[in-house]
Amino acid sequence: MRIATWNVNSVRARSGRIVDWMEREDIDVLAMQEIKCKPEQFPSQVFEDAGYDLAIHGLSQWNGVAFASREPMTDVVTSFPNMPGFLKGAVGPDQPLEARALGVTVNDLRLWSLYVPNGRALGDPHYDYKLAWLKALEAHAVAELEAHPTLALAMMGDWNVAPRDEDAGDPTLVPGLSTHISPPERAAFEAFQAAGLTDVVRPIVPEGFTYWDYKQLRFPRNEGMRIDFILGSPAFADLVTDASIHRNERKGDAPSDHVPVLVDLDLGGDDDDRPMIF
DNA sequence: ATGACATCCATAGGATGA
Repeated sequence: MRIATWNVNSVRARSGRIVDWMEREDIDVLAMQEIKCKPEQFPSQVFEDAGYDLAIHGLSQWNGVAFASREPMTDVVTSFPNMPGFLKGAVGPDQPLEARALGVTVNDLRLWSLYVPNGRALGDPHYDYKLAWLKALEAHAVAELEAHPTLALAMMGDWNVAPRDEDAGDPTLVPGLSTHISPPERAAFEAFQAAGLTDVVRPIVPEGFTYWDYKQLRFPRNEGMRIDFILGSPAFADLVTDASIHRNERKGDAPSDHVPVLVDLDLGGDDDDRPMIF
């Protein structure tokens, strides 16, 4: 089984490109972020014609997360417990939840498509929101694994954190000034390790970015960032047989500024692509 | 460089992005 995550930066602007890649790569489940539309605006037919069911959570032109899956999805939720909201100029409980989290169960795998808040600038209210959002998500991961220690849980998406210095290849990032690389953001990300969720891609693909800004020839110069991750519980990590970052999807006509990140899982059935031995 | 590039919406300039 092949599971991927991709910040598509508008599903309407590149639905054909997304589905072409899914068919070419034999993707079973894709977690999308930044779909930038409401469910009724989603190009559902393109995905359904290719054999995918959809779970969509979008509230406006901003944010938005979705799953496309060949297998049925159950237990669909559009937030995690105590997820904070945000609205510029508003405070406390007046801040509505944004469309940044979607949880589904597929083949007994618990999967999340996550679009972590950007943070905008150190000291900005959006930065505090980002840290609070990650803290609440981590608390949910802890609670899930305490209740179900053998659960195959994956939290995947655009984390908007470059955990290591080598993940921050964009020269506009300045230590002490920029979001994505600040110690509190990195600590919030690393806390998921302590919670039992590890990066299942990095051990297999140690190098490479997942995002390059559209501006300033960042992609040709390879001045990008590694901010899209698949974090898995021990039971999920045990299933992983391979992983890849699909850098070629940043090329060509009208690409997203992010590329897909993919894991291969061995679920033990005969529905995988291992050679049959008689 | 108040930029650059791309997406969306009250289709023109603003908000957002990382």
